[in-house]
Amino acid sequence: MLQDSDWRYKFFTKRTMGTILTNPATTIAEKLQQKFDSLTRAERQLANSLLDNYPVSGLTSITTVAQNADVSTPTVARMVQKLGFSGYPEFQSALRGELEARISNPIAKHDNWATTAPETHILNRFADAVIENVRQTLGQLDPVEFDGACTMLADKERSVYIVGGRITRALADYMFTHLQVAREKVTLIPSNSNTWPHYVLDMQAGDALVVFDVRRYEHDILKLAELAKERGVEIILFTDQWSSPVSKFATYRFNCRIEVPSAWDSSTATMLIVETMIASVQDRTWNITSDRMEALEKLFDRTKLFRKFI
Amino acid sequence: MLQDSDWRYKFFTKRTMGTILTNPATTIAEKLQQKFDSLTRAERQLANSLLDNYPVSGLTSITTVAQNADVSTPTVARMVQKLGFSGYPEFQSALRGELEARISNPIAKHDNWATTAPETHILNRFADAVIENVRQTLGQLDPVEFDGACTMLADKERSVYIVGGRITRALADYMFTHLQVAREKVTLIPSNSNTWPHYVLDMQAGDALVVFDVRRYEHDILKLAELAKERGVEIILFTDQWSSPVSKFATYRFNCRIEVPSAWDSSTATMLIVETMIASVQDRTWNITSDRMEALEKLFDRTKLFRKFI
DNA sequence: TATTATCTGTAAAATATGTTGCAAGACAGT
DNA sequence: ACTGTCTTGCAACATATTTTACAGATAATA
Repeated sequence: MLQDSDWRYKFFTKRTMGTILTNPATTIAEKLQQKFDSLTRAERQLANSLLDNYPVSGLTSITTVAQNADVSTPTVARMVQKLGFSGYPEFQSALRGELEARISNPIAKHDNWATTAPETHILNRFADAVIENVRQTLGQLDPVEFDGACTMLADKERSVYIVGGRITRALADYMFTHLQVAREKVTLIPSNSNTWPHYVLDMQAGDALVVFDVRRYEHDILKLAELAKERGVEIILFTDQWSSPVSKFATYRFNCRIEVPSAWDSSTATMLIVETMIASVQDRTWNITSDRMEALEKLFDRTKLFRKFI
Repeated sequence: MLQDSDWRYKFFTKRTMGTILTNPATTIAEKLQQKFDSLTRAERQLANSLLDNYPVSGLTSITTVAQNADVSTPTVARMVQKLGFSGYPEFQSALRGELEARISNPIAKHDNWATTAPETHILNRFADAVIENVRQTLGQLDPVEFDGACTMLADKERSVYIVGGRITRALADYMFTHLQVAREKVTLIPSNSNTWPHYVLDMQAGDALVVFDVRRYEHDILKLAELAKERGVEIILFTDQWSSPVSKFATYRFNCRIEVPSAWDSSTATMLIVETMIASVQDRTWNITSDRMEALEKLFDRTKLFRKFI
């Protein structure tokens, strides 16, 4: 029966626990608790002080830490060495590392996106970068501003104009296509800036102008924004983290992160914000939008442009 | 003496800043975002670096912070003073204070994308859906196929044609704009299908046709794909999870998830794949692409289309 | 284009921080 | 009580950090 081997069981258990407890102390807090028994009086005082409000309390200078724990500075220096760090700076750096891991979004350290591809495959590296862009963009985005812009775009009294630059033209086009379904009085300003004055001519005070401008910021777009602003047009700006100069004319500004491992910039995070904004506008104008969608369906049927498959 | 006007200057400065500050900046992150416009180039760089991995990145020495942001140490010292702190140590102490509040707060709000918006805000719901789309899309994507398509698009012997539908036209446009920089012989087929036969006429066996087709699948695009296929053109298809009928002519097919909480479909996941593909193609054609980019820069300079700000 | 104002990095000074040697103090075992 | 060992803080030293002064660079303006 088990009785006989019982002592062995306990023995091995102890051994096992011993190895667990001596080796893989992942966090400094664990290390402190583990070594607590072997610590001296002053060191225990210090350890308690550190664990209290961990890990922030350890992020001040060694002097301050010592004062908070009511021990001398050398005691701190000696104890962190006991913990296996070369010195206080290294200890602190480890603390920061822990904190970072704890703070950062769990999505960010998703295993692999393309599960059958290696971690270093561009699919995974690119996806990582884009998700990080999304995280940062949304983290910095003010929901009140966002809602404000949506309300403005949902206001059927205002005409809406949309303009993009060399790269962002595609985003402008995309937004236009969807907003056009949601409401009337939406105009896509073409990329040829020669014709822009004609569009400005039609703009009324209170109209909305959606501007896409990321680096390299385009001079003509700045001029257009200025002219529009002078006519009392409200400007909604989509730009990058460095902010287009159009900012100074903008009522609402959205900074989207665009950095990816490539020679140019990513529009995916911006696209996400644009899509969310379209969705939100459609929600607000739903009584109108649903009618328009239905009418659109009928038009499609009559032009036979689309056919239902499957 | 300057003293008199100095006082006024400060007073008005304060007033002006006061209006900006009406929504009180509680955190340093908010302060940074609020003051972003009044910051200089190096300071913006620094602000971005600080917001990146906020607030942990600000808990190192001023030297390290400067290095991470690629600015000089004094720039950091000056900016924290601009933010209203007496010096770097005070700034850091404020950061620690925030962190403490955030850490000790039992409500972990790291789950939300837009941290200041409620979970049910469309920003969070939409982001959740899109990230899930990305996850699923990449999970199902075959890296070998992906690499195959990239190699094909990087082959400078082949001409590349790109075509999109009503909604996906923007994606086609986007891909075209970038591929055109990377290599020659890239053509965007316009959305008006009347002109399509002319394009088919030019297609040679071995050329590549990138087709975007998501629901509602478009009849004309299917026809175009069929004609192209008959001429020996290789087709790369971007479609949704239900697959466009173009599949049967396609050499490579990429199914992208498109479902979001709205009346229409999201293109963000598709955009991500497209961008990754462009990045990969550029990698493969880098010796050519870098030359083209340089030439393009020079052309920009000569046309004065873009101006460098700040 | 020249001029002015502003920005930004280098370098050095001022200050704070971290480390180590040393002696006084605490404590356990004889 | 004595002895030896271990612990602890003081103080000096070495090092790193923060600040300040200055000059070159850059952008804005006329």
